[in-house]
Amino acid sequence: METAPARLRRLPSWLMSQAAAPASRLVTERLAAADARRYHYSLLAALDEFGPASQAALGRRCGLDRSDVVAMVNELVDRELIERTPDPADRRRNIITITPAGIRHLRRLDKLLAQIQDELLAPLSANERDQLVRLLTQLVDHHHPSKGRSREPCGPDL
Amino acid sequence: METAPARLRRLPSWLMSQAAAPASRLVTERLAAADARRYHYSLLAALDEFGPASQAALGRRCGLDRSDVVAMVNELVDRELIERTPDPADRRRNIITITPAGIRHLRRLDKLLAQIQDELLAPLSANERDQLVRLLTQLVDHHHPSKGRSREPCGPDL
DNA sequence: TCCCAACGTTGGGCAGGCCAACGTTAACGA
DNA sequence: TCGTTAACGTTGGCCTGCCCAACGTTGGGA
Repeated sequence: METAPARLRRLPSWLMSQAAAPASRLVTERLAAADARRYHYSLLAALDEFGPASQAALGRRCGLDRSDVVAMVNELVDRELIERTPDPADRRRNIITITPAGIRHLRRLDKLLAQIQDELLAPLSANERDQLVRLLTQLVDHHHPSKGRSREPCGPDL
Repeated sequence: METAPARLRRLPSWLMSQAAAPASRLVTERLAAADARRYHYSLLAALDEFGPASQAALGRRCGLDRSDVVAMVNELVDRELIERTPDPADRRRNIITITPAGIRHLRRLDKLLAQIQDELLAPLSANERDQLVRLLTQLVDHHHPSKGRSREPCGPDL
């Protein structure tokens, strides 16, 4: 059997990468099988939860660059899952709106992702899964907010 | 405040990516400041723990492709942290050996990485850190071994 | 003996993440 | 009122990590 060095196996940062990698691969390929990409779900979820938003706002929420938002929005517009319309109140912005088909697609992806989580967390009990989510949430909340330094106090969301 | 969609925040696979990303970035940049890369540590650790090995064996242990091992070994040879010598017993292979300088470098990186873990896990108590390591180890052990399908029964290690 | 497998190496592709630039448009201060 | 600053969407590009295909070399088993 080919075991990784014990030094690595004890290293939280290594464990996180090692655990995240297969998860990421599985999610990506299952979504691909459903003609979707990882960020499609993020964007649709953001639109469903917070309502129509500008591309920049979407990028901030989902943690991706403006330039990458453009590509994702293009793909979703092609699939008619969202609509992009210029904002009459602020002609710099586009207003992105989720379509009924987009909502249906989102629901489908919800179920798909739930299945995937079950596969990924197979070796863990229900309690352990909750613990894991709790611990990871603490880490994410601790690291994400500042990122570099404090942002604008409360940016105009749309 | 710009919060991510709750759907994502509940999703273990998303949390793992989100937690792994800052960890990965921090490790990478701190190692870069010490003139090292992520896999330098992996390879040096493997050599220190298991002794001299072929490049293929190193790749299997550390989970990287043969072709990428070549580049990493080149870098480490340039830094005189390892030595690459042809295996007289099997002329297809190279025997990679860690040098005294390599061992010293490894010890330095050990300390550096310990600091980094402390930063990354700052919001967690000692107990919580142990729990996290335990849970992640379960996940990694469950997913890594098979990967695609069972490999050779017990490959020649060197 | 012949065929298959493993080795090291080269080359390249693909996706994710990030940054720089540009023209447009709003908002704010002098 | 005008001029500066900043946000917006968009294009283009770079770099890294990860993976695969091919090749010539070498060893082991049928």
